Amino acid sequence: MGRGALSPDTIVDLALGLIDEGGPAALTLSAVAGAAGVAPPSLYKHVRNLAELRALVSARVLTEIAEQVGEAVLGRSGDEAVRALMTAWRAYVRRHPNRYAVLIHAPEPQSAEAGARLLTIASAALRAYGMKDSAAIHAIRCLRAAVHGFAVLEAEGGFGLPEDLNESYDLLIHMVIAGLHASAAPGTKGLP
Amino acid sequence: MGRGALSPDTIVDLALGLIDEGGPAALTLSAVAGAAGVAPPSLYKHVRNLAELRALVSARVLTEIAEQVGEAVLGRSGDEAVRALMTAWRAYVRRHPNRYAVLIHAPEPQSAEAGARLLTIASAALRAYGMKDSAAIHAIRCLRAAVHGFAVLEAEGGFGLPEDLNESYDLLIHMVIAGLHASAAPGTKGLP
DNA sequence: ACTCTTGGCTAAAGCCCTTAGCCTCATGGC
DNA sequence: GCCATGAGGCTAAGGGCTTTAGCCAAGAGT
Repeated sequence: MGRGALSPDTIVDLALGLIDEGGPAALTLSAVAGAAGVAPPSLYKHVRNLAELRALVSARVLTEIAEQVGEAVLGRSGDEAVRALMTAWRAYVRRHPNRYAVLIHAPEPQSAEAGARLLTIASAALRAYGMKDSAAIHAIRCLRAAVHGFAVLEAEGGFGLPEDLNESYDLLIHMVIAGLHASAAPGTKGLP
Repeated sequence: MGRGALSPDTIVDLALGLIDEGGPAALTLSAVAGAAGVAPPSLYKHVRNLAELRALVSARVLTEIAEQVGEAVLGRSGDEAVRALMTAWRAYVRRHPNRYAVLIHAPEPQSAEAGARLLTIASAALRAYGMKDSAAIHAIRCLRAAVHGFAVLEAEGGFGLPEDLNESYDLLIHMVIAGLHASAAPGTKGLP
């Protein structure tokens, strides 16, 4: 890699590669430096420290999720939107299980934008249920909790039994949708 | 601490103390040794290595959760049991937020027993919905995903907005219960 | 052509885990 | 009562990681 070819962005690229094969523990500055063909201290010219690199990686992952989920939800509404959102989210996690384990949830500036974007997407998906303001926020939190919980458990191999996970997730999607209907503003349906 | 006062159990106790104040990153063999008044290598007489200590801690936390959840569910059934289960689970996580972050989900022998116990408890709680075999397993997975997702996000401070978290969790409980009814065997109610 | 910033380097300190090998006490059999 | 034995401590040491300090070269701009 020629001089000056290194940037925070390319460093995050390399970091994601290491995480994909080797899990979260494989993300070390030494390893990233090795992959970049550079001595470890050189990385400090581009990144403050390991914690910041983790935050940057986290932000990148969240951004990718937001992209894919946003694309999936585009043009749908109501139940269909919820299904698309949940399906796309899980699809990302299945494609990159290790990445999901490095996500940091504590509010950091780096990920704020991606988080806000996801919030917007989810809000749009739930609009058809006619919830307003805080009702929508509570509903989005529940949606997020369900998706996140399933994703974490699946990514970390927490489901031991042989039962088909797709069926379980289908059920979860149905449960969420049923729950949204049950708590939606009266007189609204999932598909207006 | 007198000679021979150290055992895997007391080491896990000390480890939990460190985690409670200081987060998951505070769990190091050096720190545990310091808390035990012992040189770090001495710990290896009781514990194979850091990975095993983590597994032991994880098993202990899971066992405590199983105890508290089991106690809460005792004597209830149907919707009430589900509500009690979810409430007790979250209560534990709120009491010890840092502990929840050290949980390992990959199947390890240490935690298998506690996991099986929790599965039994959940199965009993869902019995009133009249699901059998794999239907029950899928339902339990959804319940677990919802609880776990909310717990993780709350413990890690993932919910940024000021809206009341108790309300959100109430909604989640209602959503789960609604979903269980929607997917329950026909002709059954939450409270038989 | 000269300068100055940028981005690399080596050296080194400090923390952590882990292994190896020793020593000391308490216990149990004789 | 005595000694062997093993459990449970210890120090020493190695290797990996992060991070700081300080140096040096390459290249862009004037």
